[in-house]
Amino acid sequence: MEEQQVGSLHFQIDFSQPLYEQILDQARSAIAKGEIALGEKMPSVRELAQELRINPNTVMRAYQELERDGLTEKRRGQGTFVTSSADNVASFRTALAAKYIDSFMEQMENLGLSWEDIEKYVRGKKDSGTGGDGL
Amino acid sequence: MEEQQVGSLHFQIDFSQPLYEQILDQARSAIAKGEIALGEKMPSVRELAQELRINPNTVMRAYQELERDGLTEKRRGQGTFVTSSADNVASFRTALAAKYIDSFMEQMENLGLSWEDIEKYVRGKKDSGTGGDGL
DNA sequence: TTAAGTGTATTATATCACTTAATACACTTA
DNA sequence: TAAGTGTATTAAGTGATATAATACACTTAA
Repeated sequence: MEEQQVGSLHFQIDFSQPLYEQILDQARSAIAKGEIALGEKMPSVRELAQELRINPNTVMRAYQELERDGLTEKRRGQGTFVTSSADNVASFRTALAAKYIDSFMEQMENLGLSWEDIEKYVRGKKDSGTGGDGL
Repeated sequence: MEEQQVGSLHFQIDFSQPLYEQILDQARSAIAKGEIALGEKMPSVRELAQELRINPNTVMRAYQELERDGLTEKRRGQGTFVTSSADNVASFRTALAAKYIDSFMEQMENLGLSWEDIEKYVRGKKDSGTGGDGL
């Protein structure tokens, strides 16, 4: 329910998931969608922690994963910056998407649903209320 | 890595997720796909615990959720049985699938991927190696 | 040089989810 | 009566998560 704008970044934090995961996911999303530009400075660890009213260590954990993802670069004494490599962002996006899709397809398989079933449901939602049977 | 057949049920247990969740997911899947028939007796709490070499309390937790799902019925002194209501199974399946799909679509949205992007990727995997660019 | 702002590391503590263990009780069936 | 059911309780241990307090190395600007 907590809604916060910090610099170019927007966060919605709740208690449904670990805090560092929510920060990670939402920062990833902002970078992948270009809501924060290539090369742009991220909020500092301390600043983000203060704004979100959480511990700096928790922010650090998310930031370190962002760097492992190749989405940010850190410059000691200066701060954390979004990577200036569009390739990094693109390849991260495709890799994570592939992972999500594969995992999702396995879930559907476990429920005995085919790709056609899924398509039908999604199209039903897009044309909201035009008579999609919904699975 | 642990692979176990217990009655009509098949389990693969590892340590990537809580044990009770894995039992729950795999039992749900077996019921949804009809691998265990309507009305059929499930392994007893103690038996399943012994076969999987885990604590009965952990099995209990999964079994209680199965009952809340409407997928099983318990008869004191007799055991746990798959529901005999095909409607229960069907409605559970659609409800859970809808939940998974909505959650998945949100993930894709967060990565800035459209439904067409997803379709392209999935079709590429189905025609394995016929030149799908993959996102 | 100094001060303020960076990322980073360490140690300690607390809480919670998950799991195990041991035991006991109520019920059903043979 | 005995064995097999689901169920409940209490206790304990482990690991992930999060906080707190400090300290250090580096960069930049005053």
